[in-house]
Amino acid sequence: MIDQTELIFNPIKSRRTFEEVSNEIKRLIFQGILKPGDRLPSESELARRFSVGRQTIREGLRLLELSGFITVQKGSTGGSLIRDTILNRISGLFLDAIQMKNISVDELTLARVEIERVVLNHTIKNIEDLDLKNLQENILQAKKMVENHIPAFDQNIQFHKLLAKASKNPVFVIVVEAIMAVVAHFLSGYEKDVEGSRKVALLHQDIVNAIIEGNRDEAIRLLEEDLQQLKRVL
Amino acid sequence: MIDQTELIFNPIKSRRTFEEVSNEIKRLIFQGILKPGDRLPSESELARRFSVGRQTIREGLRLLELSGFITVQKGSTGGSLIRDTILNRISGLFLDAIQMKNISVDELTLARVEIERVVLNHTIKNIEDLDLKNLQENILQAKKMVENHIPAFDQNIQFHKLLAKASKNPVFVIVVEAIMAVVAHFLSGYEKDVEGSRKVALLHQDIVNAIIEGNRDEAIRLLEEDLQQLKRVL
DNA sequence: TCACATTTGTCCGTATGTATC
DNA sequence: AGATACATACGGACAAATGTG
Repeated sequence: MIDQTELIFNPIKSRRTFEEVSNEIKRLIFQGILKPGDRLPSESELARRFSVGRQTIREGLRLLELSGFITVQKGSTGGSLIRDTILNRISGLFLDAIQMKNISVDELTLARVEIERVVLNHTIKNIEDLDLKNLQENILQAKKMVENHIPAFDQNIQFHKLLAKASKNPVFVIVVEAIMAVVAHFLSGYEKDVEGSRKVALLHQDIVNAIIEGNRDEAIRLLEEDLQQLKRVL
Repeated sequence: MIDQTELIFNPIKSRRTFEEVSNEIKRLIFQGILKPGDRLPSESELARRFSVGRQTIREGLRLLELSGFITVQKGSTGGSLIRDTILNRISGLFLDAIQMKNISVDELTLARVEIERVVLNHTIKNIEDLDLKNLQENILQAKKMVENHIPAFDQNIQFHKLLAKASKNPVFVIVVEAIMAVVAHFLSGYEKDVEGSRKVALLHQDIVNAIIEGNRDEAIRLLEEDLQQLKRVL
Protein backbone atom coordinates (compact mmCIF):
# COMPACT_ATOMS: atom_id res chain seq x y z
CA MET A 1 0.00 0.00 0.00
CA ILE A 2 1.25 3.42 -0.98
CA ASP A 3 1.45 5.99 1.75
CA GLN A 4 -0.76 8.70 0.28
CA THR A 5 0.94 11.45 2.25
CA GLU A 6 3.85 10.95 -0.13
CA LEU A 7 1.64 12.22 -2.91
CA ILE A 8 0.52 15.31 -1.06
CA PHE A 9 3.76 16.91 0.01
CA ASN A 10 6.06 18.04 -2.75
CA PRO A 11 9.74 18.58 -2.05
CA ILE A 12 10.29 22.18 -1.03
CA LYS A 13 13.75 22.53 -2.46
CA SER A 14 14.11 21.81 -6.15
CA ARG A 15 17.44 20.48 -7.27
CA ARG A 16 18.70 23.72 -8.66
CA THR A 17 18.63 27.11 -7.01
CA PHE A 18 18.14 29.13 -10.20
CA GLU A 19 14.89 27.26 -10.81
CA GLU A 20 13.67 28.34 -7.40
CA VAL A 21 14.57 31.92 -8.21
CA SER A 22 12.57 31.70 -11.43
CA ASN A 23 9.62 30.01 -9.77
CA GLU A 24 9.52 32.48 -6.91
CA ILE A 25 9.42 35.46 -9.25
CA LYS A 26 6.87 33.68 -11.44
CA ARG A 27 4.72 33.16 -8.34
CA LEU A 28 4.81 36.88 -7.59
CA ILE A 29 3.67 37.58 -11.15
CA PHE A 30 0.83 35.03 -11.02
CA GLN A 31 -0.30 36.48 -7.70
CA GLY A 32 -0.35 39.97 -9.18
CA ILE A 33 2.23 41.31 -6.75
CA LEU A 34 4.51 41.98 -9.69
CA LYS A 35 2.59 43.62 -12.53
CA PRO A 36 3.40 44.29 -16.19
CA GLY A 37 5.62 47.36 -16.39
CA ASP A 38 7.17 46.79 -12.97
CA ARG A 39 10.93 46.62 -12.80
CA LEU A 40 12.76 43.90 -10.89
CA PRO A 41 15.64 44.90 -8.64
CA SER A 42 19.09 44.69 -10.23
CA GLU A 43 20.89 41.38 -10.38
CA SER A 44 23.16 42.31 -7.48
CA GLU A 45 20.20 43.38 -5.40
CA LEU A 46 18.29 40.18 -6.20
CA ALA A 47 21.39 38.18 -5.29
CA ARG A 48 21.52 39.95 -1.95
CA ARG A 49 17.81 39.48 -1.22
CA PHE A 50 17.73 35.81 -2.18
CA SER A 51 21.13 35.22 -0.57
CA VAL A 52 22.53 33.57 -3.70
CA GLY A 53 25.24 34.44 -6.20
CA ARG A 54 24.75 36.63 -9.22
CA GLN A 55 25.34 33.77 -11.64
CA THR A 56 22.41 31.93 -10.07
CA ILE A 57 20.20 35.00 -10.44
CA ARG A 58 21.25 35.39 -14.06
CA GLU A 59 20.33 31.82 -14.94
CA GLY A 60 16.97 32.28 -13.26
CA LEU A 61 16.41 35.46 -15.27
CA ARG A 62 17.25 33.56 -18.46
CA LEU A 63 14.40 31.16 -17.72
CA LEU A 64 11.98 34.01 -17.07
CA GLU A 65 13.13 35.84 -20.16
CA LEU A 66 12.76 32.84 -22.47
CA SER A 67 9.38 32.08 -20.96
CA GLY A 68 8.33 35.61 -21.88
CA PHE A 69 7.72 36.93 -18.39
CA ILE A 70 10.42 39.61 -18.50
CA THR A 71 12.57 41.54 -20.92
CA VAL A 72 16.08 42.54 -19.93
CA GLN A 73 17.69 45.80 -20.96
CA LYS A 74 21.18 47.13 -20.54
CA GLY A 75 22.17 50.56 -19.37
CA SER A 76 21.77 52.62 -16.25
CA THR A 77 17.97 52.64 -16.39
CA GLY A 78 17.94 49.08 -17.67
CA GLY A 79 17.09 45.92 -15.82
CA SER A 80 14.33 43.34 -15.91
CA LEU A 81 10.85 44.53 -16.90
CA ILE A 82 7.72 42.47 -16.32
CA ARG A 83 5.90 41.92 -19.59
CA ASP A 84 2.18 41.55 -20.23
CA THR A 85 2.28 38.61 -22.58
CA ILE A 86 4.09 35.38 -23.11
CA LEU A 87 2.40 34.68 -26.42
CA ASN A 88 5.40 35.51 -28.53
CA ARG A 89 7.48 32.96 -26.66
CA ILE A 90 4.95 30.24 -27.33
CA SER A 91 5.15 31.21 -30.96
CA GLY A 92 8.92 30.90 -30.87
CA LEU A 93 8.82 27.41 -29.41
CA PHE A 94 6.06 26.40 -31.80
CA LEU A 95 8.32 27.52 -34.61
CA ASP A 96 11.18 25.46 -33.22
CA ALA A 97 8.94 22.40 -33.15
CA ILE A 98 7.82 22.95 -36.74
CA GLN A 99 11.41 23.31 -37.91
CA MET A 100 12.52 20.24 -36.00
CA LYS A 101 9.75 18.12 -37.48
CA ASN A 102 10.25 19.49 -41.01
CA ILE A 103 6.60 20.35 -41.33
CA SER A 104 5.54 21.17 -44.89
CA VAL A 105 3.57 24.13 -46.18
CA ASP A 106 0.78 21.76 -47.17
CA GLU A 107 0.45 20.35 -43.67
CA LEU A 108 0.51 23.82 -42.16
CA THR A 109 -2.05 25.18 -44.59
CA LEU A 110 -4.36 22.25 -44.00
CA ALA A 111 -4.28 22.79 -40.25
CA ARG A 112 -4.67 26.55 -40.71
CA VAL A 113 -7.74 26.18 -42.87
CA GLU A 114 -9.41 23.84 -40.40
CA ILE A 115 -8.58 25.81 -37.28
CA GLU A 116 -9.15 29.30 -38.64
CA ARG A 117 -12.48 28.15 -40.04
CA VAL A 118 -13.86 27.17 -36.66
CA VAL A 119 -12.38 30.32 -35.12
CA LEU A 120 -14.07 32.44 -37.75
CA ASN A 121 -17.40 30.85 -36.86
CA HIS A 122 -17.02 32.10 -33.31
CA THR A 123 -15.74 35.45 -34.49
CA ILE A 124 -18.87 35.98 -36.56
CA LYS A 125 -20.95 35.10 -33.53
CA ASN A 126 -19.12 37.27 -31.00
CA ILE A 127 -17.57 40.16 -32.90
CA GLU A 128 -18.09 43.66 -31.49
CA ASP A 129 -17.82 47.14 -32.96
CA LEU A 130 -14.34 47.70 -31.55
CA ASP A 131 -13.09 44.54 -33.23
CA LEU A 132 -14.54 45.66 -36.56
CA LYS A 133 -12.90 49.03 -36.14
CA ASN A 134 -9.53 47.38 -35.48
CA LEU A 135 -9.92 45.15 -38.53
CA GLN A 136 -10.83 48.09 -40.77
CA GLU A 137 -7.90 50.06 -39.44
CA ASN A 138 -5.61 47.12 -40.13
CA ILE A 139 -6.79 46.84 -43.74
CA LEU A 140 -6.44 50.58 -44.23
CA GLN A 141 -2.82 50.44 -43.10
CA ALA A 142 -2.10 47.53 -45.42
CA LYS A 143 -3.67 49.33 -48.39
CA LYS A 144 -1.66 52.48 -47.72
CA MET A 145 1.56 50.51 -47.65
CA VAL A 146 0.96 48.70 -50.91
CA GLU A 147 0.01 52.02 -52.51
CA ASN A 148 3.51 53.15 -51.59
CA HIS A 149 4.90 49.92 -53.03
CA ILE A 150 5.78 48.53 -49.61
CA PRO A 151 4.66 44.97 -48.84
CA ALA A 152 2.20 44.80 -45.94
CA PHE A 153 3.49 41.59 -44.55
CA ASP A 154 3.04 42.25 -40.82
CA GLN A 155 -0.38 43.82 -41.27
CA ASN A 156 -1.72 40.86 -43.18
CA ILE A 157 -0.54 38.49 -40.48
CA GLN A 158 -1.91 40.77 -37.79
CA PHE A 159 -5.32 40.58 -39.53
CA HIS A 160 -5.65 36.91 -38.68
CA LYS A 161 -4.67 37.55 -35.07
CA LEU A 162 -7.33 40.26 -34.85
CA LEU A 163 -9.91 37.83 -36.22
CA ALA A 164 -8.97 35.33 -33.52
CA LYS A 165 -9.14 38.00 -30.84
CA ALA A 166 -12.66 38.88 -31.94
CA SER A 167 -13.73 35.29 -31.28
CA LYS A 168 -13.47 36.23 -27.58
CA ASN A 169 -11.88 32.90 -26.72
CA PRO A 170 -8.32 33.27 -25.38
CA VAL A 171 -7.43 29.69 -26.27
CA PHE A 172 -8.12 30.43 -29.92
CA VAL A 173 -6.02 33.57 -29.61
CA ILE A 174 -3.04 31.59 -28.36
CA VAL A 175 -3.34 28.87 -30.98
CA VAL A 176 -3.71 31.29 -33.88
CA GLU A 177 -0.86 33.42 -32.55
CA ALA A 178 1.41 30.37 -32.58
CA ILE A 179 0.36 29.32 -36.05
CA MET A 180 0.86 32.80 -37.46
CA ALA A 181 4.43 32.82 -36.15
CA VAL A 182 5.09 29.82 -38.37
CA VAL A 183 3.39 31.50 -41.31
CA ALA A 184 5.61 34.54 -40.79
CA HIS A 185 8.63 32.28 -40.80
CA PHE A 186 7.64 30.59 -44.05
CA LEU A 187 6.96 34.00 -45.59
CA SER A 188 10.23 35.56 -44.53
CA GLY A 189 11.78 34.87 -47.91
CA TYR A 190 9.04 36.60 -49.89
CA GLU A 191 9.08 40.01 -48.31
CA LYS A 192 9.24 41.91 -51.57
CA ASP A 193 6.00 40.60 -53.04
CA VAL A 194 3.95 43.82 -53.07
CA GLU A 195 1.42 42.42 -55.53
CA GLY A 196 0.68 39.48 -53.23
CA SER A 197 0.18 41.86 -50.31
CA ARG A 198 -2.29 43.85 -52.37
CA LYS A 199 -4.36 40.81 -53.28
CA VAL A 200 -4.44 39.66 -49.68
CA ALA A 201 -5.48 43.09 -48.41
CA LEU A 202 -8.40 43.12 -50.84
CA LEU A 203 -9.41 39.63 -49.76
CA HIS A 204 -9.29 40.75 -46.15
CA GLN A 205 -11.56 43.66 -47.00
CA ASP A 206 -14.04 41.26 -48.59
CA ILE A 207 -13.93 39.02 -45.52
CA VAL A 208 -14.78 41.91 -43.22
CA ASN A 209 -17.60 42.98 -45.53
CA ALA A 210 -19.01 39.46 -45.48
CA ILE A 211 -18.81 39.42 -41.68
CA ILE A 212 -20.66 42.74 -41.48
CA GLU A 213 -23.35 41.45 -43.80
CA GLY A 214 -23.61 38.34 -41.66
CA ASN A 215 -22.80 36.21 -44.69
CA ARG A 216 -21.09 33.36 -42.87
CA ASP A 217 -20.55 31.00 -45.80
CA GLU A 218 -19.07 33.73 -47.97
CA ALA A 219 -16.71 34.84 -45.20
CA ILE A 220 -15.44 31.30 -44.75
CA ARG A 221 -15.09 30.79 -48.50
CA LEU A 222 -12.99 33.96 -48.76
CA LEU A 223 -10.87 32.98 -45.80
CA GLU A 224 -10.06 29.65 -47.42
CA GLU A 225 -9.20 31.46 -50.64
CA ASP A 226 -6.88 33.69 -48.62
CA LEU A 227 -5.02 30.75 -47.13
CA GLN A 228 -4.80 28.86 -50.42
CA GLN A 229 -3.41 32.00 -52.02
CA LEU A 230 -0.57 31.91 -49.53
CA LYS A 231 0.06 28.25 -50.25
CA ARG A 232 0.44 29.03 -53.94
CA VAL A 233 2.98 31.75 -53.21
CA LEU A 234 5.21 29.42 -51.21
CA MET B 1 10.65 56.99 -47.89
CA ILE B 2 11.90 53.92 -46.09
CA ASP B 3 15.16 52.43 -47.27
CA GLN B 4 14.07 48.92 -48.14
CA THR B 5 17.52 47.46 -47.61
CA GLU B 6 16.94 48.03 -43.92
CA LEU B 7 14.20 45.45 -44.04
CA ILE B 8 16.23 42.83 -45.84
CA PHE B 9 19.43 42.55 -43.88
CA ASN B 10 19.17 41.36 -40.31
CA PRO B 11 22.06 41.96 -37.93
CA ILE B 12 24.37 38.98 -38.03
CA LYS B 13 25.71 39.30 -34.52
CA SER B 14 23.09 39.11 -31.79
CA ARG B 15 23.64 41.38 -28.87
CA ARG B 16 24.45 38.69 -26.38
CA THR B 17 27.02 35.93 -26.63
CA PHE B 18 25.00 33.27 -24.83
CA GLU B 19 22.27 33.62 -27.45
CA GLU B 20 24.79 32.91 -30.15
CA VAL B 21 25.91 29.82 -28.26
CA SER B 22 22.32 28.63 -28.05
CA ASN B 23 21.62 29.39 -31.71
CA GLU B 24 24.76 27.69 -32.91
CA ILE B 25 23.94 24.46 -31.06
CA LYS B 26 20.33 24.72 -32.21
CA ARG B 27 21.58 25.01 -35.78
CA LEU B 28 23.58 21.80 -35.39
CA ILE B 29 20.44 20.06 -34.15
CA PHE B 30 18.28 21.37 -37.00
CA GLN B 31 20.90 20.25 -39.50
CA GLY B 32 20.94 16.79 -38.00
CA ILE B 33 24.62 16.98 -37.06
CA LEU B 34 23.59 16.62 -33.43
CA LYS B 35 21.00 13.88 -33.03
CA PRO B 36 18.69 12.86 -30.17
CA GLY B 37 20.69 10.82 -27.66
CA ASP B 38 23.97 12.55 -28.48
CA ARG B 39 25.85 14.14 -25.61
CA LEU B 40 27.25 17.64 -25.84
CA PRO B 41 30.83 18.23 -24.65
CA SER B 42 31.16 19.35 -21.05
CA GLU B 43 30.65 23.00 -20.17
CA SER B 44 34.38 23.58 -19.80
CA GLU B 45 35.06 21.94 -23.15
CA LEU B 46 32.35 24.01 -24.85
CA ALA B 47 33.79 27.14 -23.29
CA ARG B 48 37.18 26.23 -24.73
CA ARG B 49 35.82 25.47 -28.19
CA PHE B 50 33.66 28.61 -28.43
CA SER B 51 36.36 30.70 -26.75
CA VAL B 52 33.94 32.09 -24.18
CA GLY B 53 33.58 31.80 -20.42
CA ARG B 54 31.80 28.94 -18.74
CA GLN B 55 29.12 31.26 -17.38
CA THR B 56 28.19 32.22 -20.95
CA ILE B 57 27.97 28.56 -21.96
CA ARG B 58 25.72 27.85 -18.98
CA GLU B 59 23.26 30.62 -19.87
CA GLY B 60 23.16 29.33 -23.43
CA LEU B 61 22.45 25.83 -22.13
CA ARG B 62 19.60 27.21 -19.98
CA LEU B 63 17.94 28.52 -23.15
CA LEU B 64 18.34 25.17 -24.88
CA GLU B 65 17.09 23.31 -21.82
CA LEU B 66 13.98 25.44 -21.39
CA SER B 67 13.28 25.20 -25.11
CA GLY B 68 13.34 21.43 -24.72
CA PHE B 69 16.33 20.67 -26.91
CA ILE B 70 18.50 19.20 -24.16
CA THR B 71 18.33 17.76 -20.68
CA VAL B 72 21.15 18.34 -18.23
CA GLN B 73 22.35 15.92 -15.57
CA LYS B 74 25.01 16.08 -12.92
CA GLY B 75 27.67 13.52 -12.24
CA SER B 76 30.59 11.92 -13.98
CA THR B 77 28.45 10.45 -16.75
CA GLY B 78 26.16 13.47 -16.78
CA GLY B 79 26.12 16.44 -19.11
CA SER B 80 23.79 17.75 -21.79
CA LEU B 81 21.78 15.19 -23.77
CA ILE B 82 19.99 16.04 -27.00
CA ARG B 83 16.29 15.23 -26.70
CA ASP B 84 13.92 14.04 -29.39
CA THR B 85 11.00 16.32 -28.69
CA ILE B 86 10.26 19.81 -27.55
CA LEU B 87 6.53 19.26 -27.32
CA ASN B 88 6.44 19.12 -23.54
CA ARG B 89 8.08 22.53 -23.34
CA ILE B 90 5.43 24.04 -25.58
CA SER B 91 2.86 22.52 -23.29
CA GLY B 92 4.54 24.12 -20.30
CA LEU B 93 4.52 27.57 -21.82
CA PHE B 94 0.96 27.12 -23.01
CA LEU B 95 0.04 26.32 -19.44
CA ASP B 96 1.79 29.46 -18.23
CA ALA B 97 -0.22 31.52 -20.69
CA ILE B 98 -3.49 29.94 -19.60
CA GLN B 99 -2.69 30.63 -15.93
CA MET B 100 -1.67 34.19 -16.63
CA LYS B 101 -4.85 34.92 -18.55
CA ASN B 102 -7.08 33.15 -16.02
CA ILE B 103 -8.71 31.09 -18.70
CA SER B 104 -11.87 29.31 -17.54
CA VAL B 105 -12.85 25.68 -17.92
CA ASP B 106 -15.72 26.77 -20.17
CA GLU B 107 -13.43 28.61 -22.55
CA LEU B 108 -11.02 25.73 -22.64
CA THR B 109 -13.73 23.15 -23.22
CA LEU B 110 -15.27 25.20 -26.01
CA ALA B 111 -11.94 25.44 -27.82
CA ARG B 112 -11.25 21.76 -27.21
CA VAL B 113 -14.57 20.66 -28.66
CA GLU B 114 -14.05 22.75 -31.79
CA ILE B 115 -10.45 21.80 -32.37
CA GLU B 116 -10.68 18.11 -31.48
CA ARG B 117 -13.73 17.82 -33.70
CA VAL B 118 -11.86 18.91 -36.82
CA VAL B 119 -8.88 16.79 -35.81
CA LEU B 120 -11.13 13.76 -35.44
CA ASN B 121 -12.42 14.30 -38.96
CA HIS B 122 -8.91 13.94 -40.29
CA THR B 123 -8.20 11.03 -37.98
CA ILE B 124 -11.17 9.13 -39.37
CA LYS B 125 -9.89 9.83 -42.87
CA ASN B 126 -6.24 8.90 -42.28
CA ILE B 127 -6.15 6.39 -39.46
CA GLU B 128 -4.07 3.24 -39.96
CA ASP B 129 -4.02 -0.16 -38.31
CA LEU B 130 -1.09 0.72 -36.07
CA ASP B 131 -2.96 3.76 -34.74
CA LEU B 132 -6.00 1.61 -33.98
CA LYS B 133 -3.80 -0.89 -32.20
CA ASN B 134 -2.27 1.86 -30.08
CA LEU B 135 -5.71 3.23 -29.21
CA GLN B 136 -7.01 -0.22 -28.23
CA GLU B 137 -3.92 -0.82 -26.13
CA ASN B 138 -4.43 2.53 -24.42
CA ILE B 139 -8.04 1.73 -23.56
CA LEU B 140 -7.07 -1.72 -22.30
CA GLN B 141 -4.54 -0.19 -19.92
CA ALA B 142 -7.08 2.33 -18.65
CA LYS B 143 -9.67 -0.40 -18.04
CA LYS B 144 -7.18 -2.54 -16.14
CA MET B 145 -6.32 0.36 -13.89
CA VAL B 146 -9.89 1.24 -13.00
CA GLU B 147 -10.57 -2.45 -12.29
CA ASN B 148 -7.84 -2.19 -9.68
CA HIS B 149 -9.47 1.01 -8.36
CA ILE B 150 -6.69 3.23 -9.71
CA PRO B 151 -7.72 6.32 -11.71
CA ALA B 152 -6.44 6.28 -15.30
CA PHE B 153 -5.91 9.97 -15.89
CA ASP B 154 -2.69 9.77 -17.84
CA GLN B 155 -4.10 7.08 -20.13
CA ASN B 156 -7.26 9.04 -20.80
CA ILE B 157 -5.25 12.12 -21.67
CA GLN B 158 -2.91 10.04 -23.80
CA PHE B 159 -5.94 8.78 -25.72
CA HIS B 160 -6.61 12.23 -27.14
CA LYS B 161 -2.96 12.64 -28.11
CA LEU B 162 -3.09 9.29 -29.92
CA LEU B 163 -6.20 10.43 -31.79
CA ALA B 164 -4.36 13.57 -32.91
CA LYS B 165 -1.34 11.55 -33.96
CA ALA B 166 -3.56 9.35 -36.12
CA SER B 167 -4.69 12.46 -38.04
CA LYS B 168 -1.19 12.35 -39.60
CA ASN B 169 -0.87 16.13 -39.36
CA PRO B 170 1.99 17.20 -37.05
CA VAL B 171 0.46 20.65 -36.51
CA PHE B 172 -2.62 19.04 -35.02
CA VAL B 173 -0.36 16.89 -32.85
CA ILE B 174 1.38 19.93 -31.41
CA VAL B 175 -1.83 21.86 -30.80
CA VAL B 176 -3.60 18.96 -29.10
CA GLU B 177 -0.50 18.18 -27.05
CA ALA B 178 -0.49 21.75 -25.73
CA ILE B 179 -4.20 21.72 -24.95
CA MET B 180 -3.98 18.40 -23.13
CA ALA B 181 -1.27 19.81 -20.88
CA VAL B 182 -3.79 22.37 -19.72
CA VAL B 183 -6.45 19.71 -19.25
CA ALA B 184 -4.01 17.72 -17.13
CA HIS B 185 -3.38 20.80 -15.03
CA PHE B 186 -7.08 21.42 -14.45
CA LEU B 187 -7.53 17.76 -13.56
CA SER B 188 -4.66 17.60 -11.11
CA GLY B 189 -6.99 18.17 -8.17
CA TYR B 190 -9.32 15.30 -9.03
CA GLU B 191 -6.88 12.44 -9.13
CA LYS B 192 -8.91 10.10 -6.98
CA ASP B 193 -12.03 9.97 -9.15
CA VAL B 194 -11.92 6.32 -10.24
CA GLU B 195 -15.56 6.31 -11.33
CA GLY B 196 -14.95 9.21 -13.71
CA SER B 197 -11.99 7.39 -15.22
CA ARG B 198 -14.17 4.34 -15.79
CA LYS B 199 -16.85 6.32 -17.62
CA VAL B 200 -14.27 8.02 -19.81
CA ALA B 201 -12.56 4.75 -20.68
CA LEU B 202 -15.89 3.30 -21.83
CA LEU B 203 -16.59 6.39 -23.89
CA HIS B 204 -13.18 6.07 -25.50
CA GLN B 205 -13.97 2.48 -26.37
CA ASP B 206 -17.20 3.57 -28.04
CA ILE B 207 -15.35 6.25 -29.98
CA VAL B 208 -12.86 3.74 -31.36
CA ASN B 209 -15.69 1.39 -32.28
CA ALA B 210 -17.46 4.19 -34.14
CA ILE B 211 -14.24 5.00 -36.00
CA ILE B 212 -13.81 1.35 -37.01
CA GLU B 213 -17.38 1.24 -38.25
CA GLY B 214 -16.74 4.43 -40.17
CA ASN B 215 -19.58 6.10 -38.31
CA ARG B 216 -18.25 9.63 -38.37
CA ASP B 217 -21.22 11.45 -36.83
CA GLU B 218 -21.44 8.99 -33.95
CA ALA B 219 -17.70 9.27 -33.25
CA ILE B 220 -17.92 13.05 -33.09
CA ARG B 221 -21.04 12.92 -30.93
CA LEU B 222 -19.27 10.64 -28.45
CA LEU B 223 -16.16 12.81 -28.43
CA GLU B 224 -18.23 15.84 -27.52
CA GLU B 225 -19.92 13.85 -24.77
CA ASP B 226 -16.45 12.93 -23.51
CA LEU B 227 -15.36 16.54 -23.30
CA GLN B 228 -18.59 17.75 -21.74
CA GLN B 229 -18.26 15.00 -19.15
CA LEU B 230 -14.92 16.49 -18.12
CA LYS B 231 -16.44 19.94 -17.92
CA ARG B 232 -19.07 18.66 -15.48
CA VAL B 233 -16.40 17.13 -13.25
CA LEU B 234 -14.50 20.41 -12.92
C1' DT C 1 33.13 -0.09 1.27
C1' DC C 2 36.11 3.36 -0.10
C1' DA C 3 38.62 6.53 -2.72
C1' DC C 4 38.74 8.87 -7.33
C1' DA C 5 37.57 11.32 -11.58
C1' DT C 6 34.19 13.81 -14.06
C1' DT C 7 30.63 17.05 -14.55
C1' DT C 8 27.17 20.25 -13.11
C1' DG C 9 25.92 23.74 -9.50
C1' DT C 10 27.22 27.79 -7.01
C1' DC C 11 29.86 31.75 -5.38
C1' DC C 12 33.21 35.54 -5.68
C1' DG C 13 36.12 39.16 -7.72
C1' DT C 14 36.98 41.80 -11.61
C1' DA C 15 36.58 43.99 -16.00
C1' DT C 16 33.99 45.80 -19.99
C1' DG C 17 30.18 47.55 -22.74
C1' DT C 18 26.14 50.34 -22.88
C1' DA C 19 22.42 53.44 -22.04
C1' DT C 20 20.96 57.53 -19.44
C1' DC C 21 21.54 61.81 -17.11
C1' DA D 1 32.00 64.98 -21.92
C1' DG D 2 31.93 62.77 -17.63
C1' DA D 3 29.60 60.16 -14.04
C1' DT D 4 26.54 56.57 -12.90
C1' DA D 5 24.09 52.27 -12.87
C1' DC D 6 23.29 48.31 -14.97
C1' DA D 7 23.83 43.93 -17.75
C1' DT D 8 27.35 41.21 -19.87
C1' DA D 9 31.37 38.38 -19.66
C1' DC D 10 35.70 36.19 -17.88
C1' DG D 11 38.49 33.24 -14.57
C1' DG D 12 39.15 30.90 -10.48
C1' DA D 13 37.50 28.25 -6.74
C1' DC D 14 34.88 24.93 -4.16
C1' DA D 15 30.60 22.07 -3.27
C1' DA D 16 27.53 18.40 -4.70
C1' DA D 17 26.16 14.59 -7.44
C1' DT D 18 27.19 10.40 -9.95
C1' DG D 19 29.44 6.71 -11.75
C1' DT D 20 33.93 3.68 -11.76
C1' DG D 21 37.63 0.91 -10.10
